[in-house]
Amino acid sequence: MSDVARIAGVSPITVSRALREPHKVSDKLREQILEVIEDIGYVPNFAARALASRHSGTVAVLAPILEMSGFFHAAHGIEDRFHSSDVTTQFANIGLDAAEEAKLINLFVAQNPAGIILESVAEFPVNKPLITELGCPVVQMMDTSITPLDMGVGIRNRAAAKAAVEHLLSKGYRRIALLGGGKDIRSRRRFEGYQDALAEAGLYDPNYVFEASGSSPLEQGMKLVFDLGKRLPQIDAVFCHNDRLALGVYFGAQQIGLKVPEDLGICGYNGVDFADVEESPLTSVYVPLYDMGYKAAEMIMRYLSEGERPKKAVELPFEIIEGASTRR
Amino acid sequence: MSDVARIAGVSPITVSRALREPHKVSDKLREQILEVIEDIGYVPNFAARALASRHSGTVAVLAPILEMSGFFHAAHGIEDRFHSSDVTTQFANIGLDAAEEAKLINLFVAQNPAGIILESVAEFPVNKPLITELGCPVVQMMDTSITPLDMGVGIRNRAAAKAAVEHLLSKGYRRIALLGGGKDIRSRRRFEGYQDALAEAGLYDPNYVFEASGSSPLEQGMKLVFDLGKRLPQIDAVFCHNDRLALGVYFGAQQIGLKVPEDLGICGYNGVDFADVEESPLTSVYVPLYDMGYKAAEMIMRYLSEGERPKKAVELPFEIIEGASTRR
DNA sequence: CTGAAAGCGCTAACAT
DNA sequence: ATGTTAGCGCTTTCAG
Repeated sequence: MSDVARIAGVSPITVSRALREPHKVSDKLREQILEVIEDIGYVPNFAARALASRHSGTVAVLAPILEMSGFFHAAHGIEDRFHSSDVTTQFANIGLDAAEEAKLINLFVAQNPAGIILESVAEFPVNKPLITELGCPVVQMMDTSITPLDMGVGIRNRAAAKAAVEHLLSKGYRRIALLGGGKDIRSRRRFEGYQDALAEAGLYDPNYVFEASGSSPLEQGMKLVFDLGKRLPQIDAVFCHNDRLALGVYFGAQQIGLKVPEDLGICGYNGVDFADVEESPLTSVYVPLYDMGYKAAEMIMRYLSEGERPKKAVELPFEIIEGASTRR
Repeated sequence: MSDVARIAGVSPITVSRALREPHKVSDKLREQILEVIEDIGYVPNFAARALASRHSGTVAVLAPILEMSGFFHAAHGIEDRFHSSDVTTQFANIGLDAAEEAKLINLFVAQNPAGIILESVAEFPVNKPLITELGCPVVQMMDTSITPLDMGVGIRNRAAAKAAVEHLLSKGYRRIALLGGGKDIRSRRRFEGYQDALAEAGLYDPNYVFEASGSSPLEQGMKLVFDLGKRLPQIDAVFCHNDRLALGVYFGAQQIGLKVPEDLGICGYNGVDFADVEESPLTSVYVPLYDMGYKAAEMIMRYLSEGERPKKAVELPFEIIEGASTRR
């Protein structure tokens, strides 16, 4: 930076300002400086900037990135909102371990992020004190049934799951299995919604509840159908916790010659891949993940620029999208 | 850090060492210091550390993360290798735009990363000078037909695609369409492989080559089948550039009542999701993405610890996994 | 609108 | 094995 300053014939601080607060530098000087920067290929050192300014200008996104969940769509929303603003995003993967999560949050907090977007699996984060003591805005992408530590955006998974199962019921399915996963809050809410719908119809039976575990979701879905060979006559639909499980169920059914949707109805969850396909092959609960990400980023920006902080979690709508897998 | 030092009754540099080079501090002192750190919840400031040490200790992973490609598997490999080492990884999304890619690389390079792992789409990176001038190790995950800027790991997409099409030929399919995507090197190599196999069999026909574009891969795959309604009798198999396209083709076929694999054979690419499923529903070219990531990370570590730098790109094996979609 | 001085929190290099 | 000194590259604060 001092090189730039010397060549442009100004002081370093003016270069600094030309970069961060252009309006505080005269047009002439600014252009001159920018030209030199371009010429010599100067790039600011973020570490020095962060150290001097006491904030990193980075929004940390902590999410189960590597889980192949619908997170990508949320990530796209986040990136789109931040694009061409001056905050950068940094993604970090959190697993399913609350302790690891706390550690990671701790790490990021120490770097003075401009904000944190957290798609936490942990229901009662170990990190609550950490975050509440924190100055920066924190947005949780979550189930709106819980109270966010700071700000939150999400859907009501319980209601969504209930609606999905009610859709199956409306199609005449009666013995509806649940293929669930995870013990996190969202999974539990989905289970509750499933239970709600079936209990109301007087059809709830705990024997129909299956926990997916291990290996790939696709394989789990397939295995469920195989293992259920004997029981299958009694089961006529499966509500899956995500679309990949549903896909597995679909292929499993194909393989043992079970007709979808006639013999077996299948409903997935998230639905983002098929959402804009005209004739979706798979019925699914469409969750506005992109919007959730966009909104989360929006909330960070709002707080940063205007100090506004909605006190309640923002609830986004969900939608049941009927596809070929239940259209009978 | 000076607080910690004061309370522990040592100098700051000793605290610094206790953290980074434990063996250089006596056991007694180290324990004492660690205890104080725990007590007061001290967390090091990475910006200061990076500034003082002139390196960030972070490996930047630049890849089309948001493209829903097989990148996750590679990311897992990377994380697994770096896990419990002292380097942290930072993921950044690069799009399909070479100029943007150059900008991003520029940005990261300025932060003195410990290394860079690059899954570049650009064939002749704008950033070549940038990287070659760079001190840190750079690993490209790539097609091994091109020469890496520094180090490289990948597969031969041309050979893999050829093998896949030969598999289709061996199954008696004769009018094999290509559903491709992208103009990047890997896509082009796959096209060449497709061409190789069919040309050898005297069956190559450019009319069978289709470019997927826009919207979601699943939808593109489905649309291909619909649009081909008239031509379909002439086409008896589709080789797809990735598994999602293949899935779309599969569902499209289902919807118009075309039998897979009898009437239409389908082969995908990447195959990671189905690879460990006993009875895979989809024939696919299995690409060892996890291993590629792991190996890339390994190469970075090796260079960092021992200065070793293989001069040639490391080639990993691929495998054609036969699934139900071509088993006839 | 521009600049001078001071210092962000840590580590490299050089002592001891 | 531990400490001292200097300074990483930038931004804050205060002056003009």
